[in-house]
Amino acid sequence: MDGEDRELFGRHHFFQDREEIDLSSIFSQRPAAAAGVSDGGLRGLDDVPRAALTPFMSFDDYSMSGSATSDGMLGSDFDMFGTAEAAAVEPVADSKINCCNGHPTPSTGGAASPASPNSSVSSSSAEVDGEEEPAGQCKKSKQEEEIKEQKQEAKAGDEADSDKSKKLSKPKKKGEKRQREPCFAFMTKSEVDHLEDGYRWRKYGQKAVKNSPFPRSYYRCTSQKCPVKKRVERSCQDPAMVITTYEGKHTHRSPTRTPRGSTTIFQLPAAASPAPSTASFHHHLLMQQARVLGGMQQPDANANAYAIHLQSLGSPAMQRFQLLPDCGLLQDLVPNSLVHKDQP
DNA sequence: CGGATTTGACCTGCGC
DNA sequence: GCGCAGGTCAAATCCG
Repeated sequence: MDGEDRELFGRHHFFQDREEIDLSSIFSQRPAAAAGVSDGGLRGLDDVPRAALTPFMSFDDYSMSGSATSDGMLGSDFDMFGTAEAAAVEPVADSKINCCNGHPTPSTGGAASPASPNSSVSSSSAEVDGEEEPAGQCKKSKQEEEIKEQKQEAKAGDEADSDKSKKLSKPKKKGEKRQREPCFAFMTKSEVDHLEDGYRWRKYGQKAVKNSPFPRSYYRCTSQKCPVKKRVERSCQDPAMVITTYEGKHTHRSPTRTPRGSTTIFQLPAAASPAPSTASFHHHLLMQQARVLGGMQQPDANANAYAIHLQSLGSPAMQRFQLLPDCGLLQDLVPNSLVHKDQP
């Protein structure tokens, strides 16, 4: 792999001077590089193994699993800007995140290249439709979400209760497993824990994580009635890596502006229908990706061409991937060759 | 002053 | 049943 490859695969220096990083682009980099963009040209994107594109599939799965608002979710949650040096994003199976003992293992694919965590890019969605979800955490999340809904219902239906009883009551029926919303986790190389993604988040908790020196932070979307939450923690194996787990779907279409004037990084076109298509989202997302690949200021020819090509991938072709079973594991999504691309 | 963050307490689920 | 760990709540505090 040559130097350019490294850059495109998100070497630290590749992003460090950028103020804004598009997470969507980062997600896309692995397949992009696999497609040969990284070595200076659009080397046969069509030859990209389908598996290499499955990170997109993950997005699709995620978005398609949601309601009409899913585009909004993706459009921003996976559009990451920031102060962050999002040099690398490793979406990982949520259930595999557990630091130190569950750091994305080679078997989970995303971290199939542990030798180069800083530059590897991987992604996976974990459990989208509730079928055969990979493991505990997502299922757990769903269950908790269900509980929460039940709590809210109970609260709405019994306002006479004291606040204490509201909080402490057990709405869950015995033996009834609470469920969580679909969740999506990824790893990002970043100096800041909380990556700007266009939505407004309120931190509602922080917990020390067992076997990890780094705490885990809990954020909720500040939009009213929006159930989306995210957890942010650092990998104890590689403190430079931030593990972000999104849970739930935004119930509002447009990302809100961040309180301190940061830019809305992804905004669906005003003309978008109430339920903009996933393909539309992909188009936007991929264009942003291409922008990053080609340089934010001056997209070069490669990036432009790449964008065009990605567009082609991003609509009907991409839709096909949604139909693929969500294995949720990176090794199934990204060939090892990709994982190792950025290694010297 | 309003919104965001911090932080300790509390709850839940799970394994033993 | 108990203890542990993860997740959530909400009062206190901070900050623009």
